[in-house]
Amino acid sequence: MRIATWNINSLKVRLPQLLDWLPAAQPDVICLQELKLEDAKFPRDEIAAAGYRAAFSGQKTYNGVAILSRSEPVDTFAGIPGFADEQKRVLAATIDGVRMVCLYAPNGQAVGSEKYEYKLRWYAALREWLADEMLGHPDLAVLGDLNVAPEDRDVHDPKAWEGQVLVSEPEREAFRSLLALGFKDSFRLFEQPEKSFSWWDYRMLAFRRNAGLRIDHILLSPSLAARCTACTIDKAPRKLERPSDHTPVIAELR
DNA sequence: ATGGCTACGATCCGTAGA
Repeated sequence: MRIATWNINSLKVRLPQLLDWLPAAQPDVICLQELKLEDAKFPRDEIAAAGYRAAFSGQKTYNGVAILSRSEPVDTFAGIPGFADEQKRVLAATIDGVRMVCLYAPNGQAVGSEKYEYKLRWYAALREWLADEMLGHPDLAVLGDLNVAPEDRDVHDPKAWEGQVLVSEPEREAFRSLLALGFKDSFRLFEQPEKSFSWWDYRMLAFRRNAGLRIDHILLSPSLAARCTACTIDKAPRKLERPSDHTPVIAELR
């Protein structure tokens, strides 16, 4: 089973790239973030024609998440139970017996800002929910734009980024609190190239300079981690004309 | 140098992303 995550930064703009990527990458499941469109505008026909079912939770302009899958997604649920939130950032579905949680974590804007506090509250609620979810679903995968670079090696210039949003210690602690539930960062289960990133700023020729961060992740419960044979970042879509600033992350489960 | 791109919805600039 091949599972993937990709923040596509507007499904409307990136739909042609997605439709090219699906047959090339052949994922069984792909979690998408930043759809930036309401559910009525979700391109259900194009996705179906590509051979994928879809569950989605969209909103106009901002946020929005979807799970595309070869098999029918069941028991879909949007949001974090008990955490009232207008922002569509969370979607869960079970596919072929594996519970998938698609996440678009808040950006946090700046350390100490209101949005930063919201991000930490969101993570606290997420942790509580995932702890519960893991009890009922031993085969649990969390995929998405988590908006945290967990370690210095996930940052192109750790000195420049020290203490900044996406990298700050409270955010990293929030990320580690998920690992403390038993999740593995699938990317780090394997030998990886130095300076592997999943996001590059549109500005400053950041991609060409590989000035990026690794903030898109696939976390696997212990039973799934034991089945994982590879995790890779697919940089190809970032090289296209008019790319998303994020690029897909893919994990293989036997 | 705190900028620099990009998407969006409202204009011809502001908000947000990361």
